[in-house]
Amino acid sequence: MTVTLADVAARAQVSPATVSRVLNGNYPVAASTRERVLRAVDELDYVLNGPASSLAAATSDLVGILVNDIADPFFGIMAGAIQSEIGGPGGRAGGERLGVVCNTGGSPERELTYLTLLQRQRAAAVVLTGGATEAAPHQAAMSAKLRKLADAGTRIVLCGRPPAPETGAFALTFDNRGGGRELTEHLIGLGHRRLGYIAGPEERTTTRHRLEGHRAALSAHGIEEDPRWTVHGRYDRRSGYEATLELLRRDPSLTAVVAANDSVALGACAALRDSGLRIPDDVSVAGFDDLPFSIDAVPALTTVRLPLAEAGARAGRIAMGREEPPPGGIATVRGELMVRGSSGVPRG
Amino acid sequence: MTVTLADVAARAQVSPATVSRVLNGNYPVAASTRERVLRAVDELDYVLNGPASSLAAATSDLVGILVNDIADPFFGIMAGAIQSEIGGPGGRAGGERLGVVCNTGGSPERELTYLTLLQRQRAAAVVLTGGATEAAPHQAAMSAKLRKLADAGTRIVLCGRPPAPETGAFALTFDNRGGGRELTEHLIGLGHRRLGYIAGPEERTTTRHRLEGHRAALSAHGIEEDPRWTVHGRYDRRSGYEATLELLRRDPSLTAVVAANDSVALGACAALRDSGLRIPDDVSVAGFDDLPFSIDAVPALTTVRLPLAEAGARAGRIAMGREEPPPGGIATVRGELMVRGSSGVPRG
DNA sequence: TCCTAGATAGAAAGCGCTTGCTGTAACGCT
DNA sequence: AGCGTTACAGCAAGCGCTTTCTATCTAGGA
Repeated sequence: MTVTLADVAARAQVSPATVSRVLNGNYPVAASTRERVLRAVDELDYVLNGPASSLAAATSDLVGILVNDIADPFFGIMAGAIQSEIGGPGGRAGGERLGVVCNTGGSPERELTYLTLLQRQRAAAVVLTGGATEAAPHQAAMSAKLRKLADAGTRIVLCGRPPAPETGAFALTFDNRGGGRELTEHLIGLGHRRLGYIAGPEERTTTRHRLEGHRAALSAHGIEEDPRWTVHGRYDRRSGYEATLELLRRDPSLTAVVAANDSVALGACAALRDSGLRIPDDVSVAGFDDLPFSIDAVPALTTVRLPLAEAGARAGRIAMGREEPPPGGIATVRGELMVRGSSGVPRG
Repeated sequence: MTVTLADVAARAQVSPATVSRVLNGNYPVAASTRERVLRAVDELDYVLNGPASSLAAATSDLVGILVNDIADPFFGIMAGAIQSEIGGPGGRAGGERLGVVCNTGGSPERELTYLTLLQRQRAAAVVLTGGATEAAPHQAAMSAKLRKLADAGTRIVLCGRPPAPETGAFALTFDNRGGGRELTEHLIGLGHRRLGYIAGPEERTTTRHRLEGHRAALSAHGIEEDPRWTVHGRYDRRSGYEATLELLRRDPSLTAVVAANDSVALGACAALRDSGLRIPDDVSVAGFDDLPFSIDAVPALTTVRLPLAEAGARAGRIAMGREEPPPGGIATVRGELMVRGSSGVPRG
């Protein structure tokens, strides 16, 4: 039924070994023979059996990309950039690799399970994007799993995620702390003294780092933070909306709201508007990431731009071994403060 | 070095066959034996060799999801919904399948290459999302490829894409034409008579169908379309911005701009604002898809809501054989007109 | 002209798993 | 007590490819 290597060999009047060598191009084959084989491949419409090939060669051409939320452009942009470097179809890369993105939905268990599945497939490389979960048991499990993958020859790259010591993983880490600090300092510089903060889910590195940056800025300027000023939520618009209403309820005198990311900031803007407050006249708003839609908010969002595409591309290249890993295996990627219309001097 | 089935068998004092059966759970194994095997698996930290398993069983647990642009939430939302039904980790599904999304970037060649790669891997199913390219050669190539995949036992589902006759593919098609028509009729009903249209890339089914719906509405109301009123572009914000400026240049008397999708509409809004025009007082704007950010535009975007998540979930279930395919293999998914602030009665 | 090295091609041994078929023991029935 | 079942477990034959080792042939070199 299905065409096999042997069929091609028969048709080309050569041995299966020769066909394999032509297809893999890692062994000298006479030009005339090669051509004959290629013609047979074409005529029979032969498609290599991936599993058989992977089994025999003990390697596969699968590269996994793990993301927390595929519906979020934050991850979509990174994943797209990574995948384009993985090569896959049309990529710049040589070997045709299958770059596949796996959606963990932010669940630690799914993250682990996907890793196992990729381990099963003997993936050539794995890129993990975005923040990690900080719960100790999960971190330990992840470390063990990553180490095992690395031992099996899978190259591991972390993109926008803190380093995982002793796992053999390369890391391109976003400077979330620095970005958060810069953002809040900008607001403080404008004169704000009462700033609400809508954080992401707890136990996430991204959440913690951005919040730490925010607090560092506050304390550096002698502003004592009121515990009521921080609310945790998910990384989505809805959460931003609700959290903002909560902040307003807790302390109506806030003059600025800093959001965990741009989607949350959008929700915050909506909540403020629905509460009859003007942006930035009554309350300034700031986001994080600078996703494409952020500039279309009205007023445009003040935020921290993260070079998602660049970082993703670099991570992809490192995963493919086409770029030197950073010295020490770790590199920090900085964000850039984008001051736009949503932040202004506080009223009064 | 690596642990194999045989190692587990030895440790559990059973034959490899038994271990395999315990792991696959498709053959009676005594409870005590099963437990012993499972313990051995655990102690040795055994991970199944995917390729070997796929080769022997002549099937794999890979399910491919093809998207045109992974950075676009339109696809991200569908992909996420599909993947969650594919099961994979944490999904409701039983068998652990690896749902992987492949980013074609809208390139026909990449689409084909990904399909070949998935064919190589003997994918269990493939879901293709979003509009298709209409160039005849490519369509023929796609048909042939899909048919071949289907023949090899891969289940094919099209989600948000027109049916592919005689390929054995199931289709969940979006009623882009109907949605486009309804949207434009809404604007006409408000009194608009001069409507600009920003279409997507040419040779795309989605582009053509939405545009046809728009034109059907116009002619149904006796409005003769001026060729200057249509501009083609990409499905992104930037394109919407530029196209809007172009439309304004061609005919400043337009009172409404209909965009190919919400991102384009956002760009259109920005262009209008930058041109000193108010929305909807001077010009009404309408989008398509109703992505999450659309409600946050100011004013909120009038658009056609497509049930992306629902359609994706259903496509995923069909791909997994957990839901009956629609009768005739084809189902049409309708959109819902969402009237919001960006559309109003024309000035004067 | 004979010998050796270089260049290709083939034979065959797996890679690690699945599964049809073959035992074998325990069970229920008459 | 004897026999047909039923319930498990094992054997062994591949699945389709890669790769090491060996064989063959041709081109130089002495």
